[in-house]
Amino acid sequence: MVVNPAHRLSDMRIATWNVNSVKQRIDSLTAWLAERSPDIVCLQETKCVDDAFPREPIEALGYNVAVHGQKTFNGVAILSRFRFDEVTPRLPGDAADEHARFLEATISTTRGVLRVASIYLPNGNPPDTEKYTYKLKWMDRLIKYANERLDLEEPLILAGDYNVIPTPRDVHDPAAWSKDALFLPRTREKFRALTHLGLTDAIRAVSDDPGHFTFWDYQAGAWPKNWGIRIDHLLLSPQAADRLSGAGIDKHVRSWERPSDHVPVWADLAIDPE
DNA sequence: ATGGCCAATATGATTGGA
Repeated sequence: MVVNPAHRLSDMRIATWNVNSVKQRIDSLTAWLAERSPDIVCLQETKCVDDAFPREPIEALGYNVAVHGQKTFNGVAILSRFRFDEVTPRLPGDAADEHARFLEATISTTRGVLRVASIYLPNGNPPDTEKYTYKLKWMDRLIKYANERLDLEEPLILAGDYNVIPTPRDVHDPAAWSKDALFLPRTREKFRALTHLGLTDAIRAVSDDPGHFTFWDYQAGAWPKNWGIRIDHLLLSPQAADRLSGAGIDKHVRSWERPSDHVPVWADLAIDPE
């Protein structure tokens, strides 16, 4: 899906992609970076410690790399053609939470300042366990964080794998997902509480159509059957949404060799040079 | 929704993912 084919040179392109192991996906990642040419990229499920992150092939393409990983699971990163100003790991609100699921960066550019967060929101399945409790608490922390950041009235992008299917239009078969942690009413209610703070879902700002998916399960032939869901989102503060000029989902990447089960999502912001 | 997957781990079975 490409909503704005006329990409302006002055636009800033920001993307998010759950790569499901950055070491397994490094060749696909560099190929996609060359193809889509994003300025800023939020990655999730990097699944490696910081020392093992394959920085060199990414830096060779002109990106700065900020990482917050851990052994085996989770892990987030931000790639940027612009220099990082501040880089801060961990979502506030629970000092005991050791999961590497959040990384915030501020980026000073000749076009202004942007604040970006790479988010890997907990899956929460099965819903009758502490995993779902953790998900809901994590969402409460994210709402509090977003509320505080929105007070700054800056261009802010919260990009990542939210593990939330916002509406029935975002899933091939709503009934099949009705008892899943990604689509339960309490999950969707908390996501609405987040967006209702004043955040704009970039894809929904450019299209109301059903069938815009970002994830297809590896199992049961979900990809060839197009049994997908939309769970990777770019949420924009008003100051960022005012400048939204286009957004899209790089669905074709799912058909590449040894793909991630998620595909990249991107948005263009018309931020003019100073 | 599931017959069918994928990634990491001192691995050959288990856990987590969605």
